[in-house]
Amino acid sequence: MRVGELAERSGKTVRALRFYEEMDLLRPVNRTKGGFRQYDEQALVRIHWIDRLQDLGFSLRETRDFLESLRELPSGPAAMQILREFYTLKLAETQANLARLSRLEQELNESLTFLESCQSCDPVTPRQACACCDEVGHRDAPTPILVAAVQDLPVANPS
Amino acid sequence: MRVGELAERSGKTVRALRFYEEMDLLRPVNRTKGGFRQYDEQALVRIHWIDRLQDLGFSLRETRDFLESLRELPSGPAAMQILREFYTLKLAETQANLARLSRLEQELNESLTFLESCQSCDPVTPRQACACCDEVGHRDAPTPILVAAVQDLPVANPS
DNA sequence: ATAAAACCTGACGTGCACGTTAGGTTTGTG
DNA sequence: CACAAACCTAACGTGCACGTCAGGTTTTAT
Repeated sequence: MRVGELAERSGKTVRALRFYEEMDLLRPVNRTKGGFRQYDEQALVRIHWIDRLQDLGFSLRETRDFLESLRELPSGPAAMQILREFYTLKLAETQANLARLSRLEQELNESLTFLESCQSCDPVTPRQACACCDEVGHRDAPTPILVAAVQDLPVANPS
Repeated sequence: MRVGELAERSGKTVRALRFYEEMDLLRPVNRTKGGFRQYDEQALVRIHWIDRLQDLGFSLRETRDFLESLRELPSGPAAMQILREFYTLKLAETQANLARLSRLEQELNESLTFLESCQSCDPVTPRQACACCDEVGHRDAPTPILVAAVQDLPVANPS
């Protein structure tokens, strides 16, 4: 498999793959006598792994260093132990991120609920009036922050 | 409130706040005659909003443009309608991100389960042998990709 | 044999979100 | 009134993950 096909199958660009190679993250199994890179299926696994680590918030440099440290361990179980510790840590972080996103989802839902009531409001009401809006359904809860920040927007300045 | 205090209370750096101003995202309510920026409490709300939009995957430039488009709408309900559509879209994206993170969490859990069995393996087993490992508990399921990518690591090259 | 498509190696450019440095001014406190 | 701490503008620097261009070579299909 040459770099173009690998690019297509992995969803990366050719440039990205070559960049990974510059970073010591990915090496072709060999080269044609003309110099074309050749990859096997394992490259796809590696790229997927790189993607996952990126999802975990790793920079390519960090991923590379991590790879390097694993490479230096001759013992299989020792390497797997490192991996276990690492993934355990990252699992916790992922769960924290999930919680963060959940809060965000809730903030969005609250804002949308709030904004529901605005649909029954008179369309000619100027934006400034919204800041002290007194609609039914707006009294029981405080204005969600995602809405509040927009309410006090000054009118377009004639700059 | 001057820029230093705002920085501290918002968790941003002074440079970041001035940068937001360069980007037309945040303006001090006025300046002292000496030129010091002065902010009110509303600035904190605005910064929180910027943070949320960043969480939603918005660049500062996009946030700025969005702000601008809202500013140009004189009608309150019309602006709120835009906001509704926007947050609806972003809610979907957030839920997609949640799903993605969930899959990641699962991948991590599967990998950790797999790696459990490695603890009972003989520590002198070389890393290469792991690729064709035949332990109990490694037979029923395919090797998780997060583990597979590491198993085939070549030995450190003597470069 | 030839031509198009795919590939090669540099090397410089880009967008983002600030960091950093330089050199000077303003404010609050003793 | 002196002085440190906080602030100012302007401008260049940084890390990341590639994008893009130039100029040439290799494959592959006809």
